[in-house]
Amino acid sequence: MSKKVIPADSTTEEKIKEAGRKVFIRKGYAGTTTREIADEAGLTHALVNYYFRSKDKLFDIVTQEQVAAFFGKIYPIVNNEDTNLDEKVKGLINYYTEILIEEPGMVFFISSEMQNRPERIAKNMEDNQGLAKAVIARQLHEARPDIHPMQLMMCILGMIIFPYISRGVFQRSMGISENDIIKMLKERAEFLPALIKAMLSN
Amino acid sequence: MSKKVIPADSTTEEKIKEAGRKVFIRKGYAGTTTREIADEAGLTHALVNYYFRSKDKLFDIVTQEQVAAFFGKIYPIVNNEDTNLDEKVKGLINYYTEILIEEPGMVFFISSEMQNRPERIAKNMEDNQGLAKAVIARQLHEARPDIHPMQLMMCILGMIIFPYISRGVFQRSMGISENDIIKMLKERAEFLPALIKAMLSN
DNA sequence: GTCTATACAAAGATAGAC
DNA sequence: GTCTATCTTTGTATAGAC
Repeated sequence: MSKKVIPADSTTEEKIKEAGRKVFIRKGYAGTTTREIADEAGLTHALVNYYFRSKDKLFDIVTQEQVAAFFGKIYPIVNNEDTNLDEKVKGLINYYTEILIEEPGMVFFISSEMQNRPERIAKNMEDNQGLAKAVIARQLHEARPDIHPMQLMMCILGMIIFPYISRGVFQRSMGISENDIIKMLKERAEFLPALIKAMLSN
Repeated sequence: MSKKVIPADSTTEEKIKEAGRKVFIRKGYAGTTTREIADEAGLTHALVNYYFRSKDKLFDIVTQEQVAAFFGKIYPIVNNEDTNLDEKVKGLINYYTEILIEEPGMVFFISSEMQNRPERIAKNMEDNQGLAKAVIARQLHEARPDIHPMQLMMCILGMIIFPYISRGVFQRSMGISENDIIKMLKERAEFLPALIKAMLSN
């Protein structure tokens, strides 16, 4: 997942969407003005409304695309019949470690969306068969029949994703640099599988 | 931590702050207008600025209070010399289970603040001796000397807090009711200590 | 000090010219 | 499809009554 660059020959609509993504990630919804988005794209602010109806709609689309990118690749992982639980956990960890270090702004969109419009994420999941009926759910049930598989999923995802939500706090309260916290997050990907395995062993 | 009710004889300033808290929780920062806050409080919108200088400042104060409430009670838990690790984990779980079920809107403020202004939360922690030097950090190090205590804290907090960030998604994707998800969250408080213990046992 | 009425500027949205 | 002018909403500031 590489950072998007706006091609010089892209359409106006694409320019605006990319400019919107940039500025929204940098300044958040409230801190962004449509005029600034237009400036970033080299156009007048009226065009933001012309193409996207409203600032809100544009934000919606940007968010929706971030969500789709965030979840898109996990379905093949959790639904793979040929991998065992440990391999799936490693797959999830590696994927999220990579994408969330490369696109730190993304986790903000995801956690906001999970709380503001959970139905949209739930729908995205259902369209991809979801987690409840995924192969990983069956494997989790086999490992720990005493605990609901979705409870275990919350544990696993919490351990993987929460550090990216709280990384700023930990970085500052430990008094370390941006690079050091990234190093910790990468180290984390190494030992997490073993910790999760220990947790799941009955 | 019971829901605040605005007493009829409270001051104008308190009325505005409570109205602001209500509307901000319901509609978020961008979705809230100062005029609506004033309506909710039964006053004219100019008073929001008179008492709080700006919408931003009011939001700041509301958020800061939510953060203080969220973290305030954990310091005595994690710094208690007389409890062992397992008891501390149970203390954290019980506290967060209680407060986050009773005030579901709080987790939104916390996760936003962790990402938007992590330095404020870090400062709040430092003022209370923080996590890195807390008794719990020492005990985590004794349990798993091979892994940085803060890494383990991220695991524990992730398992406890992440479900409240993602509850809406899980509720919908499992097709269950509000009450059912709350039941799951309460059940969770029962078995989490054992799972965490298993994870920490070397 | 508290509050009302009002003014003003910034920003989202829209109509109409080109 | 693009841009300018304009309208409306909303955050902010202030003058003046009490």
